[in-house]
Amino acid sequence: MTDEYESCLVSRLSRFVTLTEAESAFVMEMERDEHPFRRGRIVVDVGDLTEGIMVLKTGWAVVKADSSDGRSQILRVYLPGEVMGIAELGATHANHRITMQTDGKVCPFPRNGLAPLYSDYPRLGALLTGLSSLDQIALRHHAGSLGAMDAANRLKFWLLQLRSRLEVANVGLGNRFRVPFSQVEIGQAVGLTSIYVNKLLRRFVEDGDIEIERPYVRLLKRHDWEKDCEFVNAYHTMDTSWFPPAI
Amino acid sequence: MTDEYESCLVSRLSRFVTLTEAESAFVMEMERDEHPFRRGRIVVDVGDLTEGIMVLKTGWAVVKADSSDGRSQILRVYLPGEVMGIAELGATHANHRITMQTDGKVCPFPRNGLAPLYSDYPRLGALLTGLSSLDQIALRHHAGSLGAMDAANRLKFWLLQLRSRLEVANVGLGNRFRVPFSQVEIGQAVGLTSIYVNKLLRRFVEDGDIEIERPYVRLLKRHDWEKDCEFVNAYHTMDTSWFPPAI
DNA sequence: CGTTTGCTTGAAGTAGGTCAATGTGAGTGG
DNA sequence: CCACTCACATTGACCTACTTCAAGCAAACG
Repeated sequence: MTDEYESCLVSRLSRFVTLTEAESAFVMEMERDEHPFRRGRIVVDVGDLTEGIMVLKTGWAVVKADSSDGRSQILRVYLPGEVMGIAELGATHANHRITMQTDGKVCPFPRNGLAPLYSDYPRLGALLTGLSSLDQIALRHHAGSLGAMDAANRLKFWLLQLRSRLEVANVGLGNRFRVPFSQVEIGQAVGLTSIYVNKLLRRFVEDGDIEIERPYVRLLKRHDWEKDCEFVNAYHTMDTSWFPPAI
Repeated sequence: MTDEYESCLVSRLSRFVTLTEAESAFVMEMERDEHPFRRGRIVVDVGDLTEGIMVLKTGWAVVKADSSDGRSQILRVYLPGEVMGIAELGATHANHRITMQTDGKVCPFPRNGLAPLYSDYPRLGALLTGLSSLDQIALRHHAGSLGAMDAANRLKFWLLQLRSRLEVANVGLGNRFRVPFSQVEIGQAVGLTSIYVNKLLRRFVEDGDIEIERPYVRLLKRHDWEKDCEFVNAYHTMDTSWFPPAI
């Protein structure tokens, strides 16, 4: 993560387009100070009114759905640098809960900044739609893995996709990365019991597919895995050719 | 569907905000003629360059993912009146395939209309982001059902959610509606084999939960079902309070 | 140092898949 | 009009991938 920008959102958006002076200035002016959150803290709760979007400056967060029988599920993982809360914009109140998975810092871009953003900086508006669209594609892949793969491939796919997304922020990331999730939580993300997650992980280790030094994982047979689950890396680029010109 | 608008997209967007003269005129000018498609026709293929967004004027369409072993999966169902192709905007080429599930008509809003849309009619841009955000919420619910429910509830949930979404377009829709899918296809949507889908459906019929007169289904115990799968209707409203003013 | 939280492992049960066969209505060509 | 096909629904017998239950351990944490 470069430090040349003061603003998290500017930094995030600059991955996709080169912001103009005016655009940067606007975003920086609207964006509020970063705000530290502890592991486990609820960032957006079910029923909350959406307060705008947020950039996760550091740390990891997750979107959870909890059902009345106490089970909870992880629907989405946010990595450092990603924009949270876009999915919540359209809903009158949040359907899901966003929780910090690790300690981290969040930079809010308030709700009342959105109107001028669309009005005065149309390209930024298009960028938000683009981000939402990428989110959607990722979610489709996730749903696809849940619906069509067996347990082993689901787990492989989930790890591969985490790695790929981490690589976007962290260019040159190898095959070793941090997975700050317990086996219970991994199970909640891939739709398995923690017990079976454990058995699969141990099998992967035995087969020499991965190495585990908690909380780090190294994928030793990444390319085999990518074939196993027909993994396509859909997380690195955005088509910006339909954007309006910058202001 | 009212016929007071000539434009599909105007009609769709008017569900959420009252368009101004200028907005309507712009959309109507950009939108190309409706285009008939036969059942089974591919509307967007994997690898296609996104050509803009489309309104499904009549008929049903689906988003499919097919894996190399010949299996295919249904990730999303588009109902008459819905906007297709928003998820594809951010990708440089389509990851999934959009196919007509029935005969129908599609109104394309070309790619080159998007830039002026964002530049000159910022509220419409926000509306697109809003639509994308609603799509995302629906998809999260779907992924949630795949990851956390057993087969019976997954099937129930899928039917409930179809009904709710049909009701948005078709106010006052009762508990009986058309489901233009074979049991194989239902299986592809809910992540089950057609055989098990059949067994579940027959059991539902036996238990007096539903009536089937192909291709129509009537939900006789809708409210029980909604409790069973903690169904929340997240498909009817959009929060538009963060939108910029209209032009 | 006791308690909690998470990992590990085994044994037993079951939801849902696979395989296989039969039935049925809607075309379609003669 | 019948015969043939084809796509789809139905049903049963069997199988297995995953869950549930249960118990023991290790590390972190007050």
